[in-house]
Amino acid sequence: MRIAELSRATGVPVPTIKFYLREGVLPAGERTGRNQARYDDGHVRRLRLIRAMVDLGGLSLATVGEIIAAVDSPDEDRDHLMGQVSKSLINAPDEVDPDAQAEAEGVLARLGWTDACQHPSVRTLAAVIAAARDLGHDLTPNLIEYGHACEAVAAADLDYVSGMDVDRMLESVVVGTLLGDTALLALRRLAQTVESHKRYGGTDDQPAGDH
Amino acid sequence: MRIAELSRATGVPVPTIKFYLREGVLPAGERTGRNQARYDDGHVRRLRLIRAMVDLGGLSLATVGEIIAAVDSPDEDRDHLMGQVSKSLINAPDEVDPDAQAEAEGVLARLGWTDACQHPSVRTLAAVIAAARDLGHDLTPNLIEYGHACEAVAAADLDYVSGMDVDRMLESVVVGTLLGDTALLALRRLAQTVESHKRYGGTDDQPAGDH
DNA sequence: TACTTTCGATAGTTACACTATCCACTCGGG
DNA sequence: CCCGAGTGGATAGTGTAACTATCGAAAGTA
Repeated sequence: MRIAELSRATGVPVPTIKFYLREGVLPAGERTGRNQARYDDGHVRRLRLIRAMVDLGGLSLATVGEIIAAVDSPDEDRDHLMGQVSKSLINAPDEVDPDAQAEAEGVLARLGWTDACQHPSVRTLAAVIAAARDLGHDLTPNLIEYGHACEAVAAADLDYVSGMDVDRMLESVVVGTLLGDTALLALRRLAQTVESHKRYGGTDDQPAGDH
Repeated sequence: MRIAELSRATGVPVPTIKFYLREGVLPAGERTGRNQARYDDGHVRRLRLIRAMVDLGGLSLATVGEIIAAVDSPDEDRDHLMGQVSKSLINAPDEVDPDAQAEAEGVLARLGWTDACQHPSVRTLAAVIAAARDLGHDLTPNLIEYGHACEAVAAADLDYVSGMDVDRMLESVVVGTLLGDTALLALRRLAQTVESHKRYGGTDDQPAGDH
């Protein structure tokens, strides 16, 4: 297919597709002449993936590029790719308050996650703890609760990609992580609403507080 | 305190504080003269809250402004504020594919969350389902699992703000929702790592795939 | 009084994600 | 073979967001 058809199939304007080609997030088509190229289903899928990452995941094109590069490198195994995606998606700070870091590691210890202390997400957790502390809050008990909930989430995530052939798995990790994040937060909001109604007996969208 | 001290106490540069004042996300100080104003602890807290929202939550200043306005309006009760924060934080699309919307509502039905169908997050969920479908994936079984996990998360969230006086609760909802989101995603990454090591026996940060 | 700080206004900067315009070339129907 | 629409590649421009810099008059501080 030519670029106009690729545009039609995905809803992405032609100039934007050209821009993505320039930026390298979309691979070039197969050249058929000095100024002609052909695109295929792979380009359609890739373009949809890019739009999902940008629109739903809120990622920058630079981040998208990193992930694309990880997906395209042929020798990566599941864990390495998953790690790459994690790092690209979490935006972990370079350094954090040592006290908060220690408290984050304490949370991991109480969860029994001793082999995760090197992960960059621990710094994100520490940054959260530090920010909460500066604001006069203590979220630690909640974090333990969250951690237990995430064990079930992670089990579902791993089930989803297990027994999948490699080509499909690579994309699944990205889709599962990225769309999963968005879905998880949406479900948290919904669960809060439901739980709030359950506790405070709201029958409308404007229920009363405690009474 | 004067603006320089406010800057020192929070680490935010003076020109940025002025910018926030101009944008209205930080309330003006108490005027003491034609070109003098005094700031207090409330400004320090507010400024920290803004930075937490921007840096950790990745929110735009426009979104921060909406949330600030909700927090500052005196007559809001817990549920209304929580709803406001939810709406500001979820970035729900205005319209989604009807099939996906129906599937999202089906997920809610299977979770027993029948009173949450009006929430904007349902559209986000539908957008995720639609994007996954276009990419050839079916995340629905995972979403059910995520939903059950979120019930525990939401219970912890509601516990956290219950029995809190109103002034403190307003900020707690923001902090709990926003920092909670960040923490939840970080913990998901960590749980994935732990679960992966458990299943595939990784002893390093580069464990083997299935064998 | 001399020096620093502040307020408020205006303008400039940087980064990002497109978007528009050219131009030379080529495909595809007549 | 011709011609108009489409194409690849290059360059430049647009709009938004979040700061950042500078300035002048006034106020605090030594």
